Amino acid sequence: MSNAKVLPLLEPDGQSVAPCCPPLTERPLNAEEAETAARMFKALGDPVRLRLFSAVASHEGGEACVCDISDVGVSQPTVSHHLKKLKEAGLLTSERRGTWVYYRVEPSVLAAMGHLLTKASSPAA
Amino acid sequence: MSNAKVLPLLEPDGQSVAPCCPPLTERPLNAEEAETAARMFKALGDPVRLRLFSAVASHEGGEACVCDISDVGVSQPTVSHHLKKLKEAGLLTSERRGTWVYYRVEPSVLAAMGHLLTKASSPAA
DNA sequence: CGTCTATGTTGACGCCTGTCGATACAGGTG
DNA sequence: CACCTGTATCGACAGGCGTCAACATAGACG
Repeated sequence: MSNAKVLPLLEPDGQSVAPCCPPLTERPLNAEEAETAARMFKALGDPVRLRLFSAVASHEGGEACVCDISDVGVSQPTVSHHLKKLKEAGLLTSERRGTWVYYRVEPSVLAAMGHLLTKASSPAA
Repeated sequence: MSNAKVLPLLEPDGQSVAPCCPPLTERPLNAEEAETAARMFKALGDPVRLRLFSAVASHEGGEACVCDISDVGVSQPTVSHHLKKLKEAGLLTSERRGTWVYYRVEPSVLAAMGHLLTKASSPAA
């Protein structure tokens, strides 16, 4: 059930990342941690969403208008649907500027997910 | 964010885990790349699978018997089902030793997925 | 060989999700 | 103001997926 609007996967605290969970290799995740982390992976678990996310993440200026990235082989409503999902998962943010809507990657997300996938030794500090 | 201590990238081991894609932040993935990468993310996009994967990844010796990790709140067939999915996605390998079956993490997977989530790699001198 | 434990497979069921067309909304332009 | 473009929402549909109980298979052990 997706009753949650936007998941607080990470503290919107600028660069300071508040990862939901330790690296997967460090200790077994408990149910709650797994629930949270799985939402992130799930959001990227669709090819269309992954392409949209990658298109935004790699776009110059760190943001992209929908019109710039909507050429992924599905209809416009479907693109909008996926962008909404990515937003609900906390991976993207959107901002309307005039006629167009610009999406950008929530910066801490990449760090958080990357942290999950690191080997147990993390160069903290 | 250099990958100084990262594992050997990907072995030519058939279709387990392809050297699929550049970092998501580097270039927009094409359809084929997204298809491949999404399969990995999707496999970890379920809480039960994520717990199983984490349990294996964090288990001593780098491997775990099913009996050691099957306490995730679902029935035994469901555990087996998810382990199969993880295996099909190339994230785990299994080996039967006597009565028990041991699962271990395909090591290149963590590197490959981590690589996807890195910031655009700077041409380190 | 019979039986027990450990694990995988099958079949069924219901929810979730990706997709589309139609439509609504926002904002620019004339 | 009317109209056009860009984007989001709605409603519907099909297929995928997670789950379980029942059963099948593999190996150990008497």
